[in-house]
Amino acid sequence: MPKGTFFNLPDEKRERITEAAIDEFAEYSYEGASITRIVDNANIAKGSFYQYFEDKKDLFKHIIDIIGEKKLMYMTRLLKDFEKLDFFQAFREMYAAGIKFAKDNPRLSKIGNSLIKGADVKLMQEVLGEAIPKSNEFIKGMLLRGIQRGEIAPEIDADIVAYMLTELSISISEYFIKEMKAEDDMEILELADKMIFVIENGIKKR
Amino acid sequence: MPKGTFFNLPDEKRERITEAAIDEFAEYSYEGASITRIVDNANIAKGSFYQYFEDKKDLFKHIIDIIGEKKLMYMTRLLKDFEKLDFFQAFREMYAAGIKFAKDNPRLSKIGNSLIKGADVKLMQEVLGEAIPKSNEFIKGMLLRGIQRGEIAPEIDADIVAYMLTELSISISEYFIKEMKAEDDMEILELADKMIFVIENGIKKR
DNA sequence: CCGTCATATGACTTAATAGTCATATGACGG
DNA sequence: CCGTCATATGACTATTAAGTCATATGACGG
Repeated sequence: MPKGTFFNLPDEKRERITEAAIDEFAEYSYEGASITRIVDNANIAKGSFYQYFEDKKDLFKHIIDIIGEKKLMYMTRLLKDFEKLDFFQAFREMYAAGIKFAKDNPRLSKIGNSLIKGADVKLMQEVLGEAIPKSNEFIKGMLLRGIQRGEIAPEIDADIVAYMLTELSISISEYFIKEMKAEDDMEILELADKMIFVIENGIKKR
Repeated sequence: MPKGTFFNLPDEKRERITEAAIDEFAEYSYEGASITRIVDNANIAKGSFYQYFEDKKDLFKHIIDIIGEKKLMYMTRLLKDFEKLDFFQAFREMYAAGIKFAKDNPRLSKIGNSLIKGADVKLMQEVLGEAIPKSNEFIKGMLLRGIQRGEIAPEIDADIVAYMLTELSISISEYFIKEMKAEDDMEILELADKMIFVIENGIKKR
């Protein structure tokens, strides 16, 4: 967690620092990010940085927290009437929300993805804590509920499929960031639908 | 490409260097890898390294070449009677070969995956060249052939599905490296079959 | 036995990094 | 107007990195 001084800062300055950090981590990932470049771009002194943060990891965790909060905002609306939807509707909504997040926040999305996909498993666990296992469990729960409701073929392996769905949700936002030039939502939602079409046929009960 | 001197080296020394480099890149990825550690572990002088290689990237490309050659060996046997197999058989064989490669060569697999998943797209293109697009085209070709043969539902989007299959093949070898303790082939092939089950239902013609 | 030439060496240079610290500033209460 | 205290600063340290280079070695042909 950042030190108290960081939160005492005038909003403008705090945001300048946050922006510079997001730029840096999005471009260079955690390892490659340079504190010196961040303070230069934020126009603060090196020493000031260490008045606000313990160290590089402290800053990074803070940025990851911001990402988590923002992503949650995209999901909460959806979580309210989650019970009403069948699995495939809910799943489509989840993907759509994830895609919208990636579209609106490409830098944040990039930081998150490169953390998850990165080689440094230790860093990931330290920074994300239980978020990944939890989200996997959540999807698995969705699948099991779908099976109980008779929407999903009971012979699937819920663990494997949950893993596949997580991986594909990451790759879809990556695909978006890499390929799409952010012109319109339509194209990317079509893309998601095409993926979901395959998944749906793959796991639905007949 | 390494300099001539590298290939003039006695086999034992050349292998010592190669091994040290593989260890290093597997543990730290390209960015984090240290030439100093490599030369220390290989027991050669820093200066000698630069008699053999232009620079760090030159070494890395060489290691990637080795990976490519080795992976090709796992695939060639299979490529011979590729025409005889239907799509799902061929696909299963491909996954199985990929898994076997990852099992036999976890360090090489790790290097390859972290390159592909890494943030540095420029590096990837420079080092892998056309390998990724080509492999994507190859899978797409398989899919289109499957459609012509009436094995695969014609309404799928071959581009998207090819992309999904590539992503999943990477995540399966990652899953293997992370989760499995390399005890037996069986478990991981079962895992692959469970994935393929979903994909097969997802895209086969009814 | 000598001279040559490919190879081997590690101290060195340059540049970048994260993090520190003595000092300066400036706002605000008394 | 002064003293205090949180904050601001950038030169500095210490470490590590990639890459260089003058010099040493040693094998081999004449």
